[in-house]
Amino acid sequence: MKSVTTVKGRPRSLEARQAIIEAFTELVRQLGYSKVTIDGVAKAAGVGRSTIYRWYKDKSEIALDAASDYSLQTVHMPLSGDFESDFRAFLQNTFAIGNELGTMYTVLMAEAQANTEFAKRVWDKYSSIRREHLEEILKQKGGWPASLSTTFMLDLVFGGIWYRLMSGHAPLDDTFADELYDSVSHLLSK
Amino acid sequence: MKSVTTVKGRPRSLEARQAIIEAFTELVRQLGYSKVTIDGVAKAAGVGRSTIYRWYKDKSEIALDAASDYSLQTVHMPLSGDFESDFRAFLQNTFAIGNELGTMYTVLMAEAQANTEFAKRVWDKYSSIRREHLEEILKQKGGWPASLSTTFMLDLVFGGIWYRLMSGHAPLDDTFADELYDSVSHLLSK
DNA sequence: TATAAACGATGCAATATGTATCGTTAATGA
DNA sequence: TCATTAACGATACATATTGCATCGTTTATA
Repeated sequence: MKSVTTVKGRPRSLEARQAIIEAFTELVRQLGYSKVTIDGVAKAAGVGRSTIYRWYKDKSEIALDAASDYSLQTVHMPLSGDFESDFRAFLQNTFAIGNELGTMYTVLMAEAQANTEFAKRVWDKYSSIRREHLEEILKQKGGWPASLSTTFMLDLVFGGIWYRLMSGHAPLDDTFADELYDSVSHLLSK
Repeated sequence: MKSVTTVKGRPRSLEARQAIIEAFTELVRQLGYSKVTIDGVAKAAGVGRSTIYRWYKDKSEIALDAASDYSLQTVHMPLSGDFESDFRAFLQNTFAIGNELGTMYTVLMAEAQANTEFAKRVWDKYSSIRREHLEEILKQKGGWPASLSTTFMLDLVFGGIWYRLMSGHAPLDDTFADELYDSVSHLLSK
């Protein structure tokens, strides 16, 4: 049962929240995460610095909030039921977000390394959601070999994407999507 | 021809460099990268803060220096010539380093995201060296399908390892090594 | 023994963080 | 309608960190 507790006092400004998230992602894109300051975000978003501190403990919290917002877009796409087209659509969408906002996601991982509590929140609010979505897609292809664990399979796909995103030595492009599709198909029909 | 230019003046203290690298990695392990300060490293290493600034532009430079130092250990292991044993030895060694110093490597990736010049140095001094080593091992297994690019194959293996390292949702253990070995073998004999 | 550069230390301006406080604004509810 | 409550933008402040400059000292080479 969801309790809709009405609270007294001025409600949180959703416009301000949105402005913060958008200004933040834009600054990260332009300057890189380490050069983004809270004050810079406040000025760019046109809000008070205190408003940011009221809702976010620090920069990484903004990144997490922004990341989960953006990533939910993909997850809400309906599935066709066909393994190949759904998998390819997933890759295309993931590549698009990654190419645009890769820095932000990498930072979540880096921050999570040192902070167990934060790592759990990243997992719950971001990683696990995307994994469940991909799992649903992969399961549409029947004939999984018993020896192949779902966890491992997901790690391989997300890992490959992440690695390219982070290292930047090769692009997230159509060729890579083809290679992923071929390999996954081959492994799933061992 | 390598010119051994002898320089006047007091030579760099290799003891200080080693102390800095060791203090840095220890602090990263304890506090996480974002909470490590130059002053903290200097105090822990027992050197002057100016000595650190003399050799390193900022924290990420220390991380890169430390990472390439540690990673070279693996690469210097001689190969037996047998694909399976060499691949498994590579995994075991990589897992050991990753489990101990994962945070530091993740930070290199995060930092490289925003800085193209730094990204290139990370690639040259660290990533490419490890990739060449794994490539040599994988090539020992004959019968590569023509459709399978070396780049992609390396991305899949390193990606899987990185992803587990960063997300921390599953360990770098013997089971994972078995899964990687089985999958790689299967893909390489398509 | 003169020269040169690294060493540890210390000082300093500039910048960022995180907290506190202020008057103002926008909601609820009696 | 009007008291209550909490978010809002702003501003001030103590604290911490950075990166640079300077100092006398130490350890090399020529």
